Amino acid sequence: MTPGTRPAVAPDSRARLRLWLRMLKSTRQVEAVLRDRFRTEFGTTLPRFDVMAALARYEGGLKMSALSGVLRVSNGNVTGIVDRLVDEGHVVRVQVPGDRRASLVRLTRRGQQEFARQAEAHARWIDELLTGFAPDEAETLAARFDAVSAKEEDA
Amino acid sequence: MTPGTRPAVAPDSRARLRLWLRMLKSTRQVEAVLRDRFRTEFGTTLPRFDVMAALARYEGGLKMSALSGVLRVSNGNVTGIVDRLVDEGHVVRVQVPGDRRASLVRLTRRGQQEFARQAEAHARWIDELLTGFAPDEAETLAARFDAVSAKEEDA
DNA sequence: TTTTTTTATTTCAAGCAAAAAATGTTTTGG
DNA sequence: CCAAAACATTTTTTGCTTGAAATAAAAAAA
Repeated sequence: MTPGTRPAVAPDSRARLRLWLRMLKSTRQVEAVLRDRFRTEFGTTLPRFDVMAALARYEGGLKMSALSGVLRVSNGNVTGIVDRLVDEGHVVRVQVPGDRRASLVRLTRRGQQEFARQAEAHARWIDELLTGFAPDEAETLAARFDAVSAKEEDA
Repeated sequence: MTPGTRPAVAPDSRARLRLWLRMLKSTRQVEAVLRDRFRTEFGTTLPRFDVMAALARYEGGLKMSALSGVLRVSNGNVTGIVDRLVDEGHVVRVQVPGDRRASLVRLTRRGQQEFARQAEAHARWIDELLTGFAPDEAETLAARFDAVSAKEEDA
């Protein structure tokens, strides 16, 4: 693609590659701490928390396909996670009247209460782990990340 | 924990939480693209690439424990990944002379060549996915992320 | 109505991930 | 020397993840 004397990868790319490696490292570190705390403090996992968070935002419940759409994970993946949440009594599958294929997934009362506790802890943990960023810097940075997200929004 | 009229989570934490959600989203999006391209273009995976990248940096090879230390993944985890790389002929396990427990993992010649191709593509992909960040902005940002990493360095 | 297509979901296979237990091996302290 | 501790690695278990195939029901086309 880039022929001749110029190297295949432009020198500029080094900076972006460095940025990528750092943000990947940071993200993984934070995720590791979260995973550990969710496990020890609540006996749950990040994916289960994510599902409950999505359901908390949609009180009427979500269909499985909508759920995997919101979370941007594969269809078949959500099945297993929801199964476990059902076993735990945090979530129920409700048959959709007119459609025997679909079912709505909804938080139970217990699920709502449990999620509230977890969400509060989660916010505290993030605040602690990202103290390196001042609030206004965090705000600015958050906005800049849309530069990445927007690019792949359609994919 | 925080009683009375004040909310349990300080208002400042909202900015950090927002930042976390954005960077997590961005990171996952980029990872998803990388996963897909590694799969279709090279028939490999991100974890395998990570292992090969680590081995490329240490020409003398790495012991399993050193490898999992560098990559910061669990011990038992690396076993399976290296097994597959061995099957593919990209990596070999060399017995350490004085120690029948340990073995050095090293890239084969084929592994080195294959990694070079993959690394070049990887750098190009990152450069493409992060075009939203100007090179100097990327550099500044990368430095700021040490604020997170440094905090957990010891953990 | 019958066929075809689309939609909703689950199942399956392969692989990644952590934690914990198990298996050897080497080193160390009596 | 021998038991205990430390070390290197693998195995096991549980769960997440994707992509692809399989079911099944609903909607559209013929």
